[in-house]
Amino acid sequence: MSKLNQVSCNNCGLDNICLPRGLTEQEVDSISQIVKAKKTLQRGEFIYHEGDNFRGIIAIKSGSAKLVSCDQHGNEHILNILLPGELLGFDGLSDEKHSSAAIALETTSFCLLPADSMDELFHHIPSLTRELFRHSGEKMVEDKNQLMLSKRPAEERLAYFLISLSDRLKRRGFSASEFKLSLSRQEIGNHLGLALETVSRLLKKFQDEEIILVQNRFITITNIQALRHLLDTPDQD
Amino acid sequence: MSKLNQVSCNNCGLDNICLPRGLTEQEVDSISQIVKAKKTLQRGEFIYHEGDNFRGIIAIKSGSAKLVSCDQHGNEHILNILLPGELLGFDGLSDEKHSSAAIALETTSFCLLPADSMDELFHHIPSLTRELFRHSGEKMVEDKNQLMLSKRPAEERLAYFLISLSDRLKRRGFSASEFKLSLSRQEIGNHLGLALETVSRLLKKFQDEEIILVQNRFITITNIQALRHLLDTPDQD
DNA sequence: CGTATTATTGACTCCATTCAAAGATAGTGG
DNA sequence: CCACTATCTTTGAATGGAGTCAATAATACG
Repeated sequence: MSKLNQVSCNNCGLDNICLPRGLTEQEVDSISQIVKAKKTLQRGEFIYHEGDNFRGIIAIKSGSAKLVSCDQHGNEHILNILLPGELLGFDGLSDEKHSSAAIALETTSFCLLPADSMDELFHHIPSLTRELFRHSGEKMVEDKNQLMLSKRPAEERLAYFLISLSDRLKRRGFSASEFKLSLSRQEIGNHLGLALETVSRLLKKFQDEEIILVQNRFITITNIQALRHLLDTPDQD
Repeated sequence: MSKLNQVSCNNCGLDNICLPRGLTEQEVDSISQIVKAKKTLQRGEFIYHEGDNFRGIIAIKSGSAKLVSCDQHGNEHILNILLPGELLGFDGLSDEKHSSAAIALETTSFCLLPADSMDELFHHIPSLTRELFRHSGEKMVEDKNQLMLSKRPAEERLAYFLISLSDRLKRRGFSASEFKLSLSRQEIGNHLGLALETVSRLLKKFQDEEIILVQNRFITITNIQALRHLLDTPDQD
């Protein structure tokens, strides 16, 4: 292992964002020594494939990725989008095999907390265990929201998608109001369970309502309140 | 703590089904000493409420339960159904608060692995940690399937629902072909994102096609192959 | 036995998909 | 630098699957 590959969770810009939150400096050091150096991939390259052996928990350092899984009909589903500072790989925890693929959406670098060191880490840093469970639980809450969303009309799904991206980017220090989608309309539609035409029409609609500004894949949110309002208006029964 | 409340994971009929899978006898003993006695609830009673403090991981010993969460519009969503031997409570792992409620669907008894003993258990039984992560991962795989399913037509959703129940009941030693739904058409519809009328019509349709037999809430699967076939037929593109 | 809840069934409506065609954008090589 | 192609996006019109509304039927319950 060359020093070039060495990465430290201490001096990483994502400090306090991915794993180390709430751990002592000493504990973060132990993790730093175990976390594998970051790798960089280009758009379309696989972080792991469906069926791959679980190699550990992965943290996105820069770029973004999508989690993709095939159903029994052979259709691909984009389950999730991962942004900088976010963790993935939990889909391999249950049976040591990944049940979905992770694919870079743009030039993307990431770190790895190797699976074979996890048992030992759990032993030495009990609080890390809780921390990982916490992340695991957060993923489940996200899945829960996604699931509830899937029963809602198209407009809300897209609104939620944009707000979610905005919130998560903000948390990582990026602009909450301006960002580039690294997904095509096709991919957004796939993720939200909508036809690509519907995505296109709705983006247009939001723009006409002066909620957002669309320039190709660049989105500017001009009225986040209006966008949020779409999500908490009671249904008329 | 009276002896009446004492429960042992060793002599429990669910042995090797809920937590203990893959642990040594000694380790199971340690868990037995910590797992809190089972409680029994009647239909409609809450195992925990949305927003409750996380008290630990719960195992259903008998009966069944539903996980329910409210969205921002105030609509309830049935996220999941829990059968005997299955674990719940993972939705409280992330921030110590449950993000959904667990409600008994019939007379139901359950055990509790208390949260405050978890850190110590993790320390003493590292393999338990992996075991819990494994369960956690399984829940995520289920959520993933549910999410992919939500993009599929009504017929498939109901077919999957019936097959899932059948498979899970079989795994716990119950009949895979005959069972009683402890859910109303309304609840099934809510869970699957369908109108209750659609559920009713589809159950009728499956019965007309001689795939199942419906007598009120009792279901008999007469042609499980035909049911499974609905899930793995490629879409005609 | 009567009442309340739950389930079935039919008719109509609507949201989102599908089909289709034109327009925009990005990438490539001459 | 521009033409050329492939890919992606927009927009319109028609279709359809599932929802809603409404009325009746069956079941559970006190």
